[in-house]
Amino acid sequence: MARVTVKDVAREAGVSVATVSRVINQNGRFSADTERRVRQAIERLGYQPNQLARGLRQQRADLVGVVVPNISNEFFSRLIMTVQQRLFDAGLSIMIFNTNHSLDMERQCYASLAAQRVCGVISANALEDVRAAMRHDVPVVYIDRPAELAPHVSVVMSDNVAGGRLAARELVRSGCTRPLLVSATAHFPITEVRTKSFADTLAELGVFLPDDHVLTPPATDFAGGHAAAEEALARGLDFDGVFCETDRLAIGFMNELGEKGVRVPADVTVVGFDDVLLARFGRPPLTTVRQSPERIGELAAYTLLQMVRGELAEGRRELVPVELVRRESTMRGGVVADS
Amino acid sequence: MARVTVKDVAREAGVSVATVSRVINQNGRFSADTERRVRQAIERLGYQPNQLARGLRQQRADLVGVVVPNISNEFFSRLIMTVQQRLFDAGLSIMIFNTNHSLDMERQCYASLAAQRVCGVISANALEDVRAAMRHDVPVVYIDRPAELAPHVSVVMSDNVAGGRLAARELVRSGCTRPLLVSATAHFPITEVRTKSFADTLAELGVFLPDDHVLTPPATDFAGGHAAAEEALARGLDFDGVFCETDRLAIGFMNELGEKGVRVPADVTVVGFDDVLLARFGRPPLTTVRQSPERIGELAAYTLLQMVRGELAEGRRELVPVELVRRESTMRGGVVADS
DNA sequence: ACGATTAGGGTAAACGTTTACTCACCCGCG
DNA sequence: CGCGGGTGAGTAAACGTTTACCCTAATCGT
Repeated sequence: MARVTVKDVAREAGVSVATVSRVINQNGRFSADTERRVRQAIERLGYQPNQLARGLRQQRADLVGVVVPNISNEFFSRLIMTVQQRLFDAGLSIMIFNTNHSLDMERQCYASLAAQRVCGVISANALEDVRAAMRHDVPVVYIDRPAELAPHVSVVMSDNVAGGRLAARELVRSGCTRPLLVSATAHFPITEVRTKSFADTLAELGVFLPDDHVLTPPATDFAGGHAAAEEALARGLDFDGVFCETDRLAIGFMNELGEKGVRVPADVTVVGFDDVLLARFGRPPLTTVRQSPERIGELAAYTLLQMVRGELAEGRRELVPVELVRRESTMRGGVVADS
Repeated sequence: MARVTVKDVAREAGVSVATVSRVINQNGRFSADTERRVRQAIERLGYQPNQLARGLRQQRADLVGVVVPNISNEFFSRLIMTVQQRLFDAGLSIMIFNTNHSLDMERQCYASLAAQRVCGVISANALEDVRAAMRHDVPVVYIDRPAELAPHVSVVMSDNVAGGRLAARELVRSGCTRPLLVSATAHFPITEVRTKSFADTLAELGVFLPDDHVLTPPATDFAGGHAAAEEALARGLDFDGVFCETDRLAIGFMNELGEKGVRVPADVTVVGFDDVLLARFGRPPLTTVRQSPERIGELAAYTLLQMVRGELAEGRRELVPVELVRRESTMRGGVVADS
C-alpha cells in the first residue's frame, strides 16, 4: 500500500502538482476540463492529502484542541459531541484532552497542543491562561471561565446568575422555608456565581440560609450527593428544600434521602442543575435548571471558527440562557409516586 | 511570538541541527557536555518540536485515533480516559471520534484518520474494517468487535459469555422463574453474545424464556429502559425477573416499575450490565455484571503500543473477565427500602 | 608506529504540500 | 498589426524535522 502523493495524481492527470493543489483547495485558476481530469485521477488513485505536509507548509494544522476537566461528565461529553460535529463539518478535526481537574495535566495538554500547532483551542473550566501556557497566540474560546476578553479570546457560558435565581425562586415557590445548599464550587469555580445568586435571591425573598446549611461534598457526582445527604441527616440539620448545584449531586442526594425514609417532594423538595438525561427518568423526576451543552458547544464552535478565519477581531462574550424544568421533585401538591 | 525552530536551538547551543535532533530523540551519539548545552538552549528558548514536521519526515504522526459510537455513554468515556492517559504517558496524543452508531460517520472518521497519518487506531464497536477503510495498514485494536486476528490487528473485549451466564444464574438464584430480557443488540451487535449465553444458561437451569419476553427498545439508555417497562406492563407480560443488557436500560426500567407501583426486588428482581457509577447509588442499588472499561482501555492501549513499536507481530485476542456485583435489586430476602 | 576502529558531530537530502514567480497564449482594442 | 491584460498552468522554494552519509580526531591493537 504505497502512499499516493500529489505527484502521482499530477502524473495520472497529466498536469503539474501545482494544478492539482489548486483544484483541491479551490484557489487559483484552472479550466473546467482540467478540474475534471484531476478529480478523476484523485478518485482513481484514492488519493488523500497528507495533513502533516499541508499543516507544515501552512504553519498550522486543521486541528483544534478541546480541553475538558472530565469527559465522563455528561455535560462535557455532550458538549464535545456538538463541537466535534460542527468543526468536522467545517473541515477541522479535534483533539480532546481530559485534565481530571489537575493544573499539571492541563499544562501538559497545552504543551501538546502547541506542539501540534493546532489552529484553535476550546477550553472548559480552564485553570490557567491558555495562550500564555502555549506561548502562541492561537484563538481561544473559554467555556465556563470568567476570562477577560481580548483579540482572539472569547468566552461562552451559561447564565449562572439567572440559574441561581431560578433555583431559589422554585424552591421557595415549592414551600421551602429552611433551605439547604449542596455546593460544587470546589471542583467548578464558576458555580460560585450560582451560589451567590441563589443566596441573594433567597435573601430577597426573605428566606434565611444559615452558614451551616451549606454543604461541600468531596465530589460532584452521585457519591457526593449521597455523602452530602448522609452528612445532613447525621448532623440533624433541619431542612425542607435543597438546591444541588449539579444534577448528579441532586440524584445522589435524593436516593440517600429515600434510603432513610425521607420523602421527596413531600418532606423535602429538591432542585438540581444541568438537566442530565437521568433527571427526567429518576424517581422522582428531578426539577432542575437546564443548561444546554449543545447550545454552548455550538456557540463555542461557531465563535472559534470565526476567529480562526479572521472574521472576528475582538473576541466576544456569550451568555447562554438557562431555563427551569419543573418536575415532581418540587411538586408538593402534585402526584407523589406510591409509598 | 516567532516560532523557535531546531535551527535557533542549534545556534544558541553552538552545535548543528543534527546534534539537537539527536539529543532530543536520544539516538545517535553525543557527548554529555553537548547534551547539557542543547538542553539548556531548549529551556532558554522554550523550544517545542513541531510535530507536523516530525510526522512528515517519519511518515507517521505520534497520534492515535480512537473511534467510539457514543462518547456520552459512560462506558466509552471511561474507556477513553484510560486510553488517553496510557498513550499520553507513552508520548502519543489521541484523536477521538464519535460515530453516533452511523456507518457513514464511521467512514468519514477513518478517512480523516488516514489523512492525519495516525500511527494506530482503537475502534470500539466498529461496523466496518478499519484498515480497508483507511487504505493503509496501520495497527488496529478493535474493542467489542468479533474481528479475525491478523498481523497488526488485535481484539479486546469483555467475556460476554461469562457475563450472560452470570446474569442468568443470579436471576434464577434470586427466585426468578418467569424471566424477561431487555436487549441492546440493535445498537451493540456484540451483546448478541450476552443474549445467547443468557438464554442458554436459563435453559440449562430449566427456566423458560418465551420469545415474546424479549424486548428490544429503540434506545439503550434510560429512555429505552423506561419504554421497555411501559411496554411490558402494557402488554400484561407475566415476569418476576429482568435482565437488562445495559445498566442504563435497567435503571430506566426500574424507575418506571416504581412509578407503576411494582416493587424491586420484592415483585421483580433486576440484573443490569456494566456497573456504571449510578448502579451503586440508585434505588434500589442495582445488581449488575461489572465490566471494566478501565481494564479494557489499559489493555487496548498496551496492545496498540506494542504493535506500533513492532514488538507484537501477530495480533492478540484478550478476553477481559467480568464479575457479578450483587446489590439490592436481586436480594429478595434482603432489606427493601421503605414503602 | 601505523592502519583500523570508534566517538562525536556536521552537511544536506528528503518527507508532501502550498504558493510566489514565471511564462505562453489568446483576445480585444487602438 | 502591435500591444496590454487576462487566463491557465508549470517551476521551484519553503515549511521544520530526521537521518544517511561523510569527515576529523582520538584510541586501540598488533
